[in-house]
Amino acid sequence: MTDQSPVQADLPAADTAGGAGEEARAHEMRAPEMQAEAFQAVRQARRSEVAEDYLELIAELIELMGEARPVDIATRLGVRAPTVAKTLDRLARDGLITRARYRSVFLTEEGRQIAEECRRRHEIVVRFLLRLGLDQETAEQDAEGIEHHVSARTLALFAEFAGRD
Amino acid sequence: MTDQSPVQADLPAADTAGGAGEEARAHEMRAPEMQAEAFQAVRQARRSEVAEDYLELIAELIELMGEARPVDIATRLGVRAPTVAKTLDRLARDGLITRARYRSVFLTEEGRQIAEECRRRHEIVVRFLLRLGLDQETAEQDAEGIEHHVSARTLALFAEFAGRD
DNA sequence: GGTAAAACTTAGCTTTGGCTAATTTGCATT
DNA sequence: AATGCAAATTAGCCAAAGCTAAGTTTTACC
Repeated sequence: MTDQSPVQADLPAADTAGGAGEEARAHEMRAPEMQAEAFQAVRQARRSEVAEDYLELIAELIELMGEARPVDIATRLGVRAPTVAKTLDRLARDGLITRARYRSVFLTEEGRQIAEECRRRHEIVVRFLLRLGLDQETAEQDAEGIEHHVSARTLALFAEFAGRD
Repeated sequence: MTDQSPVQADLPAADTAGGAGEEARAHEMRAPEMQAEAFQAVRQARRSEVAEDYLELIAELIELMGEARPVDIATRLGVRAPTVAKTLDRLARDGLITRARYRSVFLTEEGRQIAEECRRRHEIVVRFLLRLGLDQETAEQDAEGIEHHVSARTLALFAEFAGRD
């Protein structure tokens, strides 16, 4: 691969823009492999974000309302019914939920475990943000986006900071 | 819309699963509109994540290596060259970069501003995580995912906690 | 019990963001 | 100057996640 492929000084932008010491400056960049791994991990996480949102919400609906109906999932996610239908098909295909046509949705054991894990993370992140001084509304809001990108290590620190109770 | 559409007790899952008081329990859920807005905001943020990653990296490459070449972008993002090419086309279409065929990439004024904003956020998040006790490696890693989902309000608290210097 | 509304599904379109394979261009080195 | 290699592009594939419009099924209500 290219790796740290030599970027010489004879390139137009180099002399005009910076003016001095590209090679010396290059030291300040992270190692390309490290950076690539970080981005790959983020993309990995992105791929499960939607599924996690659905599973977490389905669990919540089942627990608090007795069942998870597509119409409620759609309302609470702010998407249209056909979008929900298609996503539920994928979740079923992946063995995370079970469903019968025109009926509400159930979690498989695997789906239940993921949902529980997500809920735990979500709550830690919310409590952490609240403890940091954020208002309830913004905390909930930001947690929804942040929770999918918090490593186990970071989550542990969040939990610790949020308070030992 | 459905809103808080009546979920009656004559549905199969309701009686068997929960057993008691769906309506009372429903109180514990967030308001559907609030929840929907939160998820919509997250989806909104998701749509700019990739663009922000590119712009931030392009700015970094230009500053530290004198220019931003597609091959380096690909290496550091951990994706293939054609993926970069297509994304750069989108960024150019959206007026965030300029480019000539077979040449390296430049930021427009708008792109530059977004990149700068992203970099600022990124650094705050990293410093915050480090201050929290995380190792450099994980901090960089998690920041890459978290930075796109931090509201202005939360960012301010992060900055405060990290300590302004 | 019939009927209308609500819920759900199906069909089909769009964009994004990834990939491989094959081609074209630019540069460096002989 | 020729040639080969690295970089970039193009073409074309795929899946995810959104949408509208139209059709089907269930439920609710009289």
